[in-house]
Parts: sequence; C-alpha cells; structure tokens
Amino acid sequence: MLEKAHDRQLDPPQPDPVRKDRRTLRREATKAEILEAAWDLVREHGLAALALRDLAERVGMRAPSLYQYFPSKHAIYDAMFGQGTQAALESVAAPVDTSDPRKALGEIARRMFEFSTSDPARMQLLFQRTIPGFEPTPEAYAPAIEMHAQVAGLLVSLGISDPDAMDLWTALISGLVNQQLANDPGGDRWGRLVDRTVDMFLAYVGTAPSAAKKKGK
Amino acid sequence: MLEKAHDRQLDPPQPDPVRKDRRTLRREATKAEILEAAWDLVREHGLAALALRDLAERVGMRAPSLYQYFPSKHAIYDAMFGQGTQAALESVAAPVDTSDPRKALGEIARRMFEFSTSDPARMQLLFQRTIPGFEPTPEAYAPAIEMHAQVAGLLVSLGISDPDAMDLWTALISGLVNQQLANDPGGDRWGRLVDRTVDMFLAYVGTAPSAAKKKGK
DNA sequence: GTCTATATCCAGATAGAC
DNA sequence: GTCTATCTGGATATAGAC
Repeated sequence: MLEKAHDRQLDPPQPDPVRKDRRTLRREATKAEILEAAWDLVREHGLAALALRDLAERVGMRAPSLYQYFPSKHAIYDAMFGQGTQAALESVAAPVDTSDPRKALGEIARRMFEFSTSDPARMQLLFQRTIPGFEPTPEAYAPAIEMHAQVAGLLVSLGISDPDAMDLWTALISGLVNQQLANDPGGDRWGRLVDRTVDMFLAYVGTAPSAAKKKGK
Repeated sequence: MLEKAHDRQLDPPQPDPVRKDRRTLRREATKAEILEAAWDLVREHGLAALALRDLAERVGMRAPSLYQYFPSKHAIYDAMFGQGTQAALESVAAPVDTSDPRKALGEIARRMFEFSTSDPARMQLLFQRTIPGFEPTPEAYAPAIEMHAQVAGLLVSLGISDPDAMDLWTALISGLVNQQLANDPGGDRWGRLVDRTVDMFLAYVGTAPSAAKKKGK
C-alpha cells in the first residue's frame, strides 16, 4: 500500500458525522435523485425491466456516469431495498390513535396492506425474491427486522407471545396482499377482508390458551 | 392462399382425434421432452433465467430448432403454465379418503400447500406474474378455473357459500405458501401451521351466520 | 427437420479522453 | 465528474443450406 498515512493523521477528524461538506451533500442529493427515478421506472415497467440506460436518461446522464454513484446495478437495488424497508418500518411505527391493542392491531394490518398493495414493484422487491442473484445487505434489511419486532411487541401486549402466532399473522397479511395484487390489482376485493381477517386471527389466538395448541384429528 | 383445397377434401377425415400418426406422436414426444428440460432448468436457475440456448442444449438441439416446436419463448412458458394448472387441478381433484367435509378441506389445504411449496419455480409461474409481457392463454388457464370451482363446491358442502369466504380461503393458503418460500425455503415453519389455519378458518366462517358479516368497530 | 450463420437488439460494465 | 467509445456477453428470432 502506498497510502500516505501521515496525510490522514494531519487531516482534522470529522467533528460531526452529520455535518457534511457541500460536495458530499451534492453527491447524496444526486444519489437520491437517481433512486427516485429508479422507483418511477420500476413502477412503470416492472422491477425486472429496470435498465441503467433508461435510468441515466431520466436523470440527464449517460449510463456510465451512474457508476460514480453506485458500483453496480445490484447496489441500486440494494439502496432501493433499504428505502423500502425503512418506509415499511415508518408505516408500522407511526403513532396509533387508540389505546385498544385490538384496534391498534387492525390499524397496523390496514397500514401494511395499504403499504404493500399501493406499490406492487416495491412489494415485489421487498417480499418476493425475483431478481436473479440479488441479496439485500444486512444494512438494507435491518429496518425489516425492527418492524418485525415492533409487531411482535404489539402481539405481546395482547397476551400473544407464541412465535407461531406471529408467523400466522405475517402469513395472513401476506396472503391478502398477494391475492389482491395477483387477482384484482387496483381493486378492493381482498382489501375489504382485512378487518375480518384480524377478527378471525384474534378470535383464534386470543381465546385459545395457546396458538400452539395441537388440534386432535 | 394457394392451398389446394381439393387435397384436403380427398384426404380421409380423422376417424378419431386421439389416433395420431407416427409423425405427430414423435413431434409431441419431442415437445414433451423440451418442456421437461425446461422445468429442470427453471428449477435449477430460476424462472426468469430460462434461456433458449441452454434449453436446446439440454435436448441435444441448437436454439433455432426449438422454433419447430414452439413459436416463441412465451409459448413455452404458456405450455408450462398449462401443465402447471393441470397438475394443480389433479392434485385437488384426487379422491379424498374421508367423508367428513372438514377433514376433506384440511386435506385439500395440505395438498395445495405441498403442491406449491414443492416447486417454487412452478409456483412463481402460476401464482405470481414476474415474467414481463407473459399472459397465459385461456386454454392454459382453464384448469385453474376448474380447480377453483371444485374448492368452492367443497366449501358449499360445508354450508359456506359466501364468495368472500372463498377469497379468504385462497388468501390463507397463498399466505402460508408465500411465507414458507420467502422466509424458510425447504423448511416447515409455515407448513406446520396449515392444519391450525384450517381450524381457524372453519371456526370463523363456520360458526358465524355469514362470513360477510360486518363487524362493528 | 435440423443445422450453420447471422440479424438485430439489448444488457452491464470498463477505459480513457476531456 | 461526465463524456464517448468500446468490451463482453447475452438474448430472441430469422434465412437459407443440407
């Protein structure tokens, strides 16, 4: 390595990680602009149809210039993945206007359904794995883990601590979303069922001593 | 058109649509062989990664020769789609070893779950729409409609005729399958929940006067 | 009926001028 | 920092020889 270590030591340390110079700010603004254009494109033409040429054109560049901001196409997908999980977390974590945990759970269900169905391309990126070779980085995935924990906490406040119940819950929401997008995109055929599905879930895991009970055949 | 119509009239009519000459049989055998190789490839590399070069190589051809059997890549997907819906229908329609409709419904649920999770590529082809521009033909889709009708009939035999209940049912199975494949491929984390999910469903739509009841908030 | 050869088009990514 | 030009490799599909 020919790196001049003494130069680094002479440089003043970053006084505040939030404080950034104009060049960094400009760069991050451009990155955000690129990602915004990428979202537009995948919403228009589908997630898999994202092409760097088109993306560059949208932001007034040529394709090679994108590599100054993202090292690869997968890196762009990863940044989008991170934005998606962050948005999902914020959607779930926003204050709920009720003190009734049951109503709160219904509100969370509606939010997740709305979040997922309102942007099929985002839903496909986050919850299905259809891009060959793409795996999100742990950093991009982290908000999804936090969101999962928050919902689990809400279930606990309802007296439901069984991990199976949490798995059942995610399956219910996922199923409604999938059917809505696959069979009635833009409609409300499964959206109308969200509240009743929550009732069904609570009736089953709430009244039973444990959701993990084994039913005799 | 320069077609010689009198030749057709002189030809003896097909005495039996099932009876085929050797040439037709050979051709259909080759088509079946191509589709079998296509299934192998999508299971190995993913649905979207199917390449005609690879497919031709698997059956000992060059890529252009495939066009003697299928007019396009989408036609191959369509034939696979038809095979998939046919297999799904057969899975559901096979005799059930019980006279108890409730147990029969559980058996159907397990079959559908097993059918879907045992072949993720097939599940992706049939129940998600990730191939840009591909729409199945009505012929390929027909068995799926028949399967839907059979399940609806089973629900009716349980006294459940509400269309909403059928939609809820499909969402439940779809959700369990999706979570299993997305978060625990090859495992049993959601498969274990199938029977309990059926119980939950029956407890909700079976005991209630109507699944379409509107719950007060 | 299968082949070689090719047309046409597209992709992601890199090198190096300016 | 952005560009032009290019590399490398892929795709689907077609033309025409054999």
